[in-house]
Amino acid sequence: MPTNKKGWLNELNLEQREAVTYGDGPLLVVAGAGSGKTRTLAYRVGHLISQGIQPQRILLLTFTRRAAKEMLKRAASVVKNGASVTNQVWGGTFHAFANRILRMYSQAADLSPDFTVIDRTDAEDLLDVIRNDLAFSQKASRFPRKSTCLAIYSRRINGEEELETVLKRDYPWCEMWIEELKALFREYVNRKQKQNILDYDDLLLYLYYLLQNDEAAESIGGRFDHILVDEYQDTNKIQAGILIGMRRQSNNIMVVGDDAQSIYGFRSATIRNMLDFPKQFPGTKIIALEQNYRSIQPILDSTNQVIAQAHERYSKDLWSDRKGEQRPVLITCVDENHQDDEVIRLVLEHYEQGIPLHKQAVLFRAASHSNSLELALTRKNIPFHKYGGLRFLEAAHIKDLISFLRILENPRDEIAWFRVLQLLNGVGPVTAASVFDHIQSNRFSHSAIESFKAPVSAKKEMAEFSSLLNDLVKMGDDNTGVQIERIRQFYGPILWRNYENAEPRENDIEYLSLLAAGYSSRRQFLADLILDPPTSTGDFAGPPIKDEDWLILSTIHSAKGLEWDAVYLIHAADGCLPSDMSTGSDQEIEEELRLAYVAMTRARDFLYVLWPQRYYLRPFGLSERHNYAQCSRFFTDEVLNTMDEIAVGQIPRHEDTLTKISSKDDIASRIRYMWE
DNA sequence: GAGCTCTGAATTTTT
DNA sequence: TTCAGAGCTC
Repeated sequence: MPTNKKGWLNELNLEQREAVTYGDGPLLVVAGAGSGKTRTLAYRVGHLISQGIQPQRILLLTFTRRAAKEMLKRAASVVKNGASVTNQVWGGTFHAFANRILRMYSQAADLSPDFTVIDRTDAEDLLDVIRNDLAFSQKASRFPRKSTCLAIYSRRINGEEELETVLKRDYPWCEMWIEELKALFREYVNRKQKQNILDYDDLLLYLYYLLQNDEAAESIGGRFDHILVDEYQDTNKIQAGILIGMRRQSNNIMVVGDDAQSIYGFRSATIRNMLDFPKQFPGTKIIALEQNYRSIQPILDSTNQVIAQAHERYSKDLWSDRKGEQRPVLITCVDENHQDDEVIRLVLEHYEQGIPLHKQAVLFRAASHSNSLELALTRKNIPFHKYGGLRFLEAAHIKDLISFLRILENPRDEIAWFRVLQLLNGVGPVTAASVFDHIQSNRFSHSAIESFKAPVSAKKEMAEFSSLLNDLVKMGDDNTGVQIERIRQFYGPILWRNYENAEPRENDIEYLSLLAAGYSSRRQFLADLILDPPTSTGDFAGPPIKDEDWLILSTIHSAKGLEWDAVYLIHAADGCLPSDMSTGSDQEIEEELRLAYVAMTRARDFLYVLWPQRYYLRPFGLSERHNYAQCSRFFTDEVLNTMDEIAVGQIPRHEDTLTKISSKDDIASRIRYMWE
């Protein structure tokens, strides 16, 4: 739809308009929370297109695919022919972009175009196998766990640092293992290459190295007249290197970020990228967006006080002309049950006042922090979607099913073969290994499985498996949905015999097959599943969703870039926020502070911060121990001066922290609470 | 060699 | 309460 250009430019303030209409050359936009960053990026895309730039020559890199979609949708509203044009823009995450380019340039990148991408758990399992092969796990003193190994490896790659440096600073207790780790990583790289698989880091790394080649850099970078990058504060060094590689001939690049919202340090993200940007791209124009359009001023008064505690800081305080009376509220609860009840009470109260559930969100530091609230919501029949935490993909049955597809896609994928083979009755690690050897010596032909001489106990299911593979190979690689149906026939009984709670798992697989039906290529389906997995538990709740309104529960990390009318930050207690796991260094604590800041700045009109004084500890069984918590250290007197404070439930006498109280005491007080 | 059972350990954030 | 690994039995 042709839109009046003047009309939409008038929606922008001076700085936003300057950024949107800026001409050629590098541009750094420092955009505070809620300062209209999405709108600015979206309209810049629209502006470029209306200036005659071809949409397929624009690259928009975002943090999630959801964000890219949202921006392109908004861009569509201001260009002629709308979505049909903006759909041609290259949009997505760095990883998804790398995946696409690497398949196009696979020869130059020294890859086979049918490579498969593995997720974190697969990468960990592969490391674990190698660790055992190299006999590191049997050494006298304990070798780092597989997840630690992967984290070290990943840091070394993404931070572009020497292994020695990484170990010394972040993993001093692993320093003694440096030689073993080197050998482990060497072999890890070896096996990945042999098996034609890439992990998340490889996607970036291969693209980075590909871009070191002048010809490739020219060809890839030459595809784009303009590159735009969102959330630049959460990119790491290798990602910055990729951008530099792509901008050799042209320096048309715009990055947008906010150093106060950098929360991905654990993934080697560094705000240095923002600070160094003008050096890396000489002639950079810097524009700051400081007017907040999201929150009412009383909320900003609080959040400004929170972020004022940061030692390293570059942007200024935010201001808003959205008036409003209600100050943020700090609610001290006796325990988690009170916290749940209070959240539910407030949510319903606001709902009655006209704020639908999906415009309200409960935020927390760790996915498990909402467990008890989820139970309470379910009891009260309040629908919700949860974002973040345990991924769909990591569930055992989903991995099983995907492994079948992976074998078809890439028969060199040893992890997938092992996983599938060991599902068969009578097949364990040893038989699985000899099957794989057999396949390998038959040039990875799927049909070779027929000629494998299986032990008697495994014969029956091996034969069935062989005919399954036969059928699947015949189907070709389009119609993934049909393939999954065929796999289900085979896998169904296995699912019921291997897992206790088969029914919900079957629903998940149903959902997976529904997802697959939307794809014409298996390769694309697999790649998307790994690079942009379903994020919300509500997405796969089995039968089609009946409720059209639901409450949002989300980890703070997954809430990035979003906003709601009412926000409830729960478990704002020391130990949860900041998390006990990340109070080791000042930098870590500072990142936790920014997390609190990100959470609070999601709120438009109402902000509640809740924390329970008492935690029940249930490490196992029904032990009734509990201990006392302190309110999060980030809520200093200066912050509290900008908030209202209330208490819920009966506040117990102030006793020593970490007191253990006998169960008798506890039951008595719980019974009393029933009447409050 | 497969597969069951028992024991012990563990609970951050994500492409 | 769930999950992974060690050890034991068939």
